[in-house]
Amino acid sequence: MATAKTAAPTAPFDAVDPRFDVPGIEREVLRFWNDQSIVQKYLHKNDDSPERFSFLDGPITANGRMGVHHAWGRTYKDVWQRYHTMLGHRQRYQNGFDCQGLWVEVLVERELGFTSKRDIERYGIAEFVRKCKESVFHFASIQTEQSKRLGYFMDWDHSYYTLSDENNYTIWMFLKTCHERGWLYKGTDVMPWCVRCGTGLSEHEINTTEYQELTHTSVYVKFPLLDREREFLLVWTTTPWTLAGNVAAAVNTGADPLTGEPVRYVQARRGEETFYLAREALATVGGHLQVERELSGADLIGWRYRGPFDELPAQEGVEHRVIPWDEVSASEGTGIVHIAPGSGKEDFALGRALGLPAIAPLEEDGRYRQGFGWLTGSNVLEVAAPIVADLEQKGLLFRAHEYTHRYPTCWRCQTQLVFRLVDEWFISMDELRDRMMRSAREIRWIPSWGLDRELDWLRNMDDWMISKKRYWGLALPIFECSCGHVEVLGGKEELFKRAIAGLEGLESPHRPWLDAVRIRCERCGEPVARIKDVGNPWLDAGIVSFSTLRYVEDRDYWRQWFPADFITESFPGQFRNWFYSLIAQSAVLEDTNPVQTVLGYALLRDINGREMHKSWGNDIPFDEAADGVGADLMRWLFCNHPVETNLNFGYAVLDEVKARLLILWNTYSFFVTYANIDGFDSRDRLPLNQRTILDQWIMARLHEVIGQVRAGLDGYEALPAANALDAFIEELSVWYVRRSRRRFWKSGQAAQDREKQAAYVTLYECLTTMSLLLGPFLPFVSEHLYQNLVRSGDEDAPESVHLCPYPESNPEAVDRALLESMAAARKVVSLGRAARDQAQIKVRQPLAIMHVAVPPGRESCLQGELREVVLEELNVKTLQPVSADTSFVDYRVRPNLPLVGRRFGRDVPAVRAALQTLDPNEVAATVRNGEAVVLQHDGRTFSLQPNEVLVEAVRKEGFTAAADDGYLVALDTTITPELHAEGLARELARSVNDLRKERGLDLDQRIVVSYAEASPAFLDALAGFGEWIKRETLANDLTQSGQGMPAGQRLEVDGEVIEFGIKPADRGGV
RNA sequence: GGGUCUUUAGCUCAGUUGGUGAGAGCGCUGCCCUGAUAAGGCAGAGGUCGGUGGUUCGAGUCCACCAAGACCCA
Repeated sequence: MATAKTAAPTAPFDAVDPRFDVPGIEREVLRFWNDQSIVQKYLHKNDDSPERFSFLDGPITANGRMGVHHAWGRTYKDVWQRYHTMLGHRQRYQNGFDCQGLWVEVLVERELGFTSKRDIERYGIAEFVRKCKESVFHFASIQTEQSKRLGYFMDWDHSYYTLSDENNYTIWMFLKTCHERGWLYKGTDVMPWCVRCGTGLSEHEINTTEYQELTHTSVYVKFPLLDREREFLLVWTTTPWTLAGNVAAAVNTGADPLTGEPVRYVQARRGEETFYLAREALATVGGHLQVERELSGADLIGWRYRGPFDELPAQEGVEHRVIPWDEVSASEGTGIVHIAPGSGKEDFALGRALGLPAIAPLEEDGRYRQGFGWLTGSNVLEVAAPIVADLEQKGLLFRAHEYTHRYPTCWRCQTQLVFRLVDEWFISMDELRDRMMRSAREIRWIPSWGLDRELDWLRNMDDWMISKKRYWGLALPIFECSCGHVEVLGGKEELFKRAIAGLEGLESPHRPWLDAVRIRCERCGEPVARIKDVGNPWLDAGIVSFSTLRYVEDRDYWRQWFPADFITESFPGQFRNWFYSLIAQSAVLEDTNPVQTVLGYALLRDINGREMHKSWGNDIPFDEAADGVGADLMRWLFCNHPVETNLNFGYAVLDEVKARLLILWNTYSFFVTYANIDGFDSRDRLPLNQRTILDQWIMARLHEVIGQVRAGLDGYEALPAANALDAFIEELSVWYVRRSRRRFWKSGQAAQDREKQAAYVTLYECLTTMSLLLGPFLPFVSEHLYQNLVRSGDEDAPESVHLCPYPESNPEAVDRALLESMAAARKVVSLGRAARDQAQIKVRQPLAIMHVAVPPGRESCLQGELREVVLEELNVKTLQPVSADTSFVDYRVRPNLPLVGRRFGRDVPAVRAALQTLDPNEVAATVRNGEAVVLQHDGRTFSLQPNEVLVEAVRKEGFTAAADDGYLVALDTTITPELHAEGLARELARSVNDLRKERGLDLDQRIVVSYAEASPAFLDALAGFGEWIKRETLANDLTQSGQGMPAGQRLEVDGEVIEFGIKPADRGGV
């Protein structure tokens, strides 16, 4: 116990709050960073460094508050940037905000109470666009503050915004390049369309999560055959609204694509009417049809029929025929498919191939256009019932029924999508696909299967639809003249050069201002306006590896930072979004990969694995988590989680995280407590070879850990790095400090006691190094540790842990032999504890002797200082290494299969059987002597080398022993009266110290212990170990009670009783 | 229907180039230790390693097929 308060100077370190209030620490650290401009100093620390690390931030959508799932990715972003800062690498630290697109429009529309595009037009596009900008800046500023709260160090004053002129004009350049290469084209296609938003959705936007279970009225419809009285084709559709655009009916003339079986058709009769349909469909169609004959699909080809809406003007001149299509399946519907090329994607492709007309029934807002008779003006989503009634009335309805299926909906407003014939702009994938796949292969994907996912997407990707009939977004710089000539402007300069009107009042390169611009057609000289469409928002995000790196205005700068070393985003979704657009744009502009390494992580879920939704009440807002439990705990959780596994996030999990870090905190608290009592000077040093074996061991571990952490981070793997740190935290506490404690308690000044000095110096080095190692992971807690441990005593040290260099591992300090010996010693200790448990003898009861066997080559763990460590931990007086043939041990032998298997192959069973027949103790002796073991089996002879036989000590029955892995510990359980007395002395000391703690006495408060009744055994203990007890309890005196001396505490051990009491000594002096 | 991934203890997950009795954390039970510790240690309960077949002397691990689930595509 430390006694030397008299010698202690003022306490060098601030006392540690044992509660480990993480949010409290974080608030303090944030204040410190702010007051001392630490972030600014961090951002410019490596300005002159020749080495650089190029991180590229995937822009966060600025349309709401940051959630805990954002914190996951931002933690990784911060970890690697901080790490590289500590490595001395120059960086850009640029955060990005994604600003343009429908999600912002929808937000503003909701805010203004709008329900359609007409509302926006009435309100004014300019004002609407200004509102969108406002909204983006609003949320960007909130997200910035939240990110700071996470401890994310970025150059927040220089974040990029995808709405910037720079970003938009760089995309122009990209589009112009596409145009020059002939990859940009206007196409007519049938696309998924949201009638509420009044715009098409690109392939990238149709996400299965937006598929919903919807119920639609589906109909079996009769198509009357021409020239065949009362005969009908029977078709089925779940979208009756498309019937008005019907131009053909398709049958399969070959094998069913689903079953592989040939599709057979039947002619079937009901009453006066005859129907044609697939044989397989008879059961599902119902209606008591009598089959009259079978026929093949080919028999039906070319038959003409009357369409269900032939009376409409739009149908005029259309000749309806039966056509072949190998995608027709008989297992759904009737095996005859209604084809409306203006209302279905596949229909359109088929129609184009066969030269069928495409009748487009819908306006942008989902109303039927002119030419559709009574339907004209009706909303497509509301016509199912009237159409059924109309068919019924025309005698064309066979049957209608409700049908539930998964159906796509708009990802923003949940309105169900329809398929609509549109003119949109596309980037052709024909020549780009290969380039992109090549580029994807150049990238290191973590996890590695990311590449397969990206390649799969690229293989199947259709041409990229980049236009959108909306307001807030990239103004596509496409000028299409009525003469048919198309020009694409490549940037601001070109815009100003070519514009002949409309530049005045250009607020930003957006609608509506650019809509007013006119250029002169190169071909016919007429003024030309821009097409009205805006761009796909992924163009905005994908260009950032050029736009933010000044590709246009400073190519040298761009070359320095491109390709980025590292990006990290959530995997699901980004394969077709950011990763896709990033790769696409760099494939077009430079035919190369935009990044070197992509780290992907999975999804964040609630504690039960469900998605988090505010409306489900299982949502944990970032601010709540940060202020409630602390950002560092979240960060540590993210770093300790495998990236490819979904993370079930919740307070219970964060409590576990805190429990792990609490071990570090307690170690720190322990250190500070005693360092303050002893007046430890942080400038003290002591060469490693003058320290104890425990010190040398933990230093070896420390350097091993530094190596592991660096290797993990260098490979963009946080988990192994965090695991190494976590393991060290635990070993430092439960083994190093536990076994070193008495050195910290020793009286006398540290400087005069080398062992004590060694303990302080070593623990100090471990804790300060940990503060640096943890810096990237736990920016707050590490800063707190650093400030109190390092800065408090060293004015010359860097001002913040985040301005320090990262620790370097000294390979020579990693003493492998020592690490192994200590592991062996700990194994022996573990078995010793198990043996004590088995014998029901507490550790406090000293024992005289233990017998220990260890595997060959591990004997060093029982020698020298390690032997003392083991004995002290197990409270045993002596240790007897067990040699061969001892009465405590039996041996078990078995073949060392990796070696034996390789050499003997199919003879392994024979070798094994032969080995079983020998006396294991004799085999063990043979092996120990380094001789070969000769085996006989079925008249064959095998010879095993010593290393091909594994020898294990096992306990013999009847001894208190525990064995495992070739280690064995046997205890001599004889307790002599002397040992008993010593045990009782320990019990008493422990009890007194409990009482000290209960009374809240200072750790260095001296006391007087008094005792009353005591059974004889306790009196023996007092007589034999009185001085020892006084030392252990910091007692000046140990007397019988009476004369105001307290008693009253009763201690009973195995029937022995003592009553005692304590009180503080009058003065601190000895 | 296709692609990628997952399936190991009540829960969350490790299991390295195939090597014999299958692990950790959390939770549960008992005991121990604890003068920093809301910590820690020892032991116990709890598993047909999704299923079937194959390769092999030997399969949680490799192969094939099947099943369930996740994400993506059609």
